Amino acid sequence: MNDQEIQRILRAAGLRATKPRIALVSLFQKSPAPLPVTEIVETMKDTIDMVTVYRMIEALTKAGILREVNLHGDKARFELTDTKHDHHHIVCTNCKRIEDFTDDAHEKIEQRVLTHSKDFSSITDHSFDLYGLCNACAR
Amino acid sequence: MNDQEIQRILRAAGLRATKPRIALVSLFQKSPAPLPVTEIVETMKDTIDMVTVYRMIEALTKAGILREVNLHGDKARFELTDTKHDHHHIVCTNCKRIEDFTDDAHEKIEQRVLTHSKDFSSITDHSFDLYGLCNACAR
DNA sequence: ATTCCTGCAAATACTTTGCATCCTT
DNA sequence: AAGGATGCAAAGTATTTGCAGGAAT
Repeated sequence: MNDQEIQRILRAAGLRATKPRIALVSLFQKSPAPLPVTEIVETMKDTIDMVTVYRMIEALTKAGILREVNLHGDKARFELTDTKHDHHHIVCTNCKRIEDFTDDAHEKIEQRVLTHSKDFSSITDHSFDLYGLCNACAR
Repeated sequence: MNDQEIQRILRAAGLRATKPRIALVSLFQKSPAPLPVTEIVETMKDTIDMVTVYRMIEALTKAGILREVNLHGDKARFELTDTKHDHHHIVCTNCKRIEDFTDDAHEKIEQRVLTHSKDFSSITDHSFDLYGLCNACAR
């Protein structure tokens, strides 16, 4: 995805395509794993103010361009919503490496929950993450 | 569960059964939803130091008595591990109410992930949470 | 031109660390 | 008695708010 495309995405979401925002989306595209705010701040601190990073993330998350990922013992992380289709994470509890996996079985679970719940009638998002030891750490 | 039982649980985990810890476990038992640290601190601040709350939560989580729950747009929350068997949460994105649901289909997913992954060979924990609008907020 | 965004300064809130004392075992 | 646990003080991080100036539409 080039800057032109990023601009389109931002504008389509009703947001202005500013330089900091384009840089932020660009950064997310390069990252294989979801990023914590502090890491983004660290990476961009020479060109973009910390406060702006917080506000951009809030705005882009609200707009659906970013997605929050919460992992145990960790600050909130964010990733691009549309990078891969509906993926989840498996995290090594030792070295903290994060990998993706896909599985659509959770949709059936959501159906079932909706059917059984008397208090909820719509599901808009979900999180599904696994924790374990990667092969390197298991040795 | 009474204080006697809580004492047993703490000691079984190799921890001393102190008054603050018993009070903490007691508090969790009374709570229908996972609690954020700040809320615990607020509730106990007249009798227990803030620092102690942080340290207790760390110790009890490490011991497996508590379990971390991370929800979108929220600080880390904690709940008793053994209150209910393997439950998950459904969160109203508007009013933030949290309800539980159970479903063991995720176990099959875990099996499948293990079979397919070349980097992971064990899974020790998982998180699975849904977000939506509760009936009251959907109106 | 208008409205949205950004940067800076500062305030708040959250979390951790060190050490002396207390309490459980 | 010994070692773990707590409380207090203080430091270290993370996050939010207000406002003036700047940039995108």
